[in-house]
Amino acid sequence: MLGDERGNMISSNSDKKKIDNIEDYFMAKKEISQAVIQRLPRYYRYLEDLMDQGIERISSSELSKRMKLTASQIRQDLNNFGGFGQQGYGYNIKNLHDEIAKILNIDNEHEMIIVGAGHLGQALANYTNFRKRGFIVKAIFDKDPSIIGKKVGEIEIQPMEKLDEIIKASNIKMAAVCIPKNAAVKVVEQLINDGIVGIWNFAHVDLEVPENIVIENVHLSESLMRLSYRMGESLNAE
Amino acid sequence: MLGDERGNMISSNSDKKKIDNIEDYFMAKKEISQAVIQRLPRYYRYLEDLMDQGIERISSSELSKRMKLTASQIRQDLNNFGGFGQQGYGYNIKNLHDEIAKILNIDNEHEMIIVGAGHLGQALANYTNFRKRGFIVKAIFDKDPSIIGKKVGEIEIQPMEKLDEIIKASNIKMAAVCIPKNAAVKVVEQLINDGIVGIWNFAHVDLEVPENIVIENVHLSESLMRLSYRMGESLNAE
DNA sequence: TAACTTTTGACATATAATTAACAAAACTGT
DNA sequence: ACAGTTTTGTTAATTATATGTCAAAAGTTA
Repeated sequence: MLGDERGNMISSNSDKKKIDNIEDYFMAKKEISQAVIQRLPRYYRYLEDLMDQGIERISSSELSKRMKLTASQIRQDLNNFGGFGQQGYGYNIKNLHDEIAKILNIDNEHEMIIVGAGHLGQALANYTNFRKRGFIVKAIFDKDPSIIGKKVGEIEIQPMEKLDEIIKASNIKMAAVCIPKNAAVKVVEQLINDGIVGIWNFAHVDLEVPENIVIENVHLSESLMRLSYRMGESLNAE
Repeated sequence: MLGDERGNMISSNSDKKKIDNIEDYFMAKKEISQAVIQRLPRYYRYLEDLMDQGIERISSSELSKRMKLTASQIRQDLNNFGGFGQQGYGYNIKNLHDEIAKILNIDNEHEMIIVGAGHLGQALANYTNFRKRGFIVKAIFDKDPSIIGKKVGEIEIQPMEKLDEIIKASNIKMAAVCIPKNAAVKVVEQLINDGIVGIWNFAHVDLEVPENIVIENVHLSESLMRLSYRMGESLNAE
């Protein structure tokens, strides 16, 4: 029968692919394509929704209908990281959810800072969903003296002068950058010197960083232009 | 000699590819790949920067170095839409910039509304860069009575009850949705009924819409998870 | 103006991503 | 326990995307 043992059964049913710890993924050096990484968080979101609905298991084919993907793609994507499913049964949702959390590195907490306490910086600081995923905003910085000391949620806006000190005194590895592009270039250099490894960049610029630094860009105005393009396309297609 | 005539020369030097108006792109039915659409706004941004620097012309090879793409890819991407370059010369930056603006459908103004006046909605309403691209926020809505009537920049927060009325009385075709996912599903239905064609969706849900409706998703928490994934990958790769 | 250089646009090739197919494993119902 | 069903993980085929190549066009220089 199926039950609590499910997780164990899955992890032991495929010797070649057995994964004892997360580092094995990377040891194997099997390059994961950008397209797969792009989809991973979406799987996570769907699995979370399924859990909330109290559903216990799902087949790749059923999931493919909901996500508007092919079942084949789902199976291939997941098999990049291990054999999480079981023939004749499908995937245990809770188990797969937890596995993807490990893969995404969100099975533990991440402290982060926000540089720029404009509207966007404040919006991020207040985003309760992030906390739910384990991302904890430890500090928010701005250069504008008129807002320094004000509170955003539970944290106080700090002057830029305190940036180095606060990062170095902590174990913070992640920073969201919400300042204009010219300022961003210099601040990012500073962040990297202070030990920041991952940068969530909202500035309209492609940052040049060393190889070991990770940048995730959110170019909102580019997103808006894509919407505009598709609207034009759609209107002209009639 | 090169000069003001450049634009004319370019548009007349390739009969087969000559494009008299924007609808020809779509008439031709030549399917543009998602990958190209993804890159288009980035080209636009780089061209804008080049213009600001006072540079007049650029070759695909020089642009490829700056953008970290191959020259071949740039030429192929652009040739989806027309022959904007000239042998031995390259691309005229101002001309190409304007052409891409037409392609992206940002050569004219777009009125838009924002649904949800939380931190994110307000951040978008205050984003001066959008106005620069021709996107004009005409109204912002919220259901919270305590903030209705307050001003965000120059516009007043309206109650949700006014949504239908305001959209229908205008020519607004675009809406940014910045409300929780459950509310979003219903509101989007309403927006579509009111005549909205393009939806910039910030809610953590994949919206089901008719074929002629365009959705551009900005799933911030997915973006953050991708950052987290890559940081884990980077740390484990040493 | 003629020789030489640059650079595009088009096409051909190579690489990557997606989809299809199917044997083997595990489940289900009797 | 057995027959039939489901569904995975894997490999093969297909499709899509990116890169390399080159003739022809236009620029540049002497």
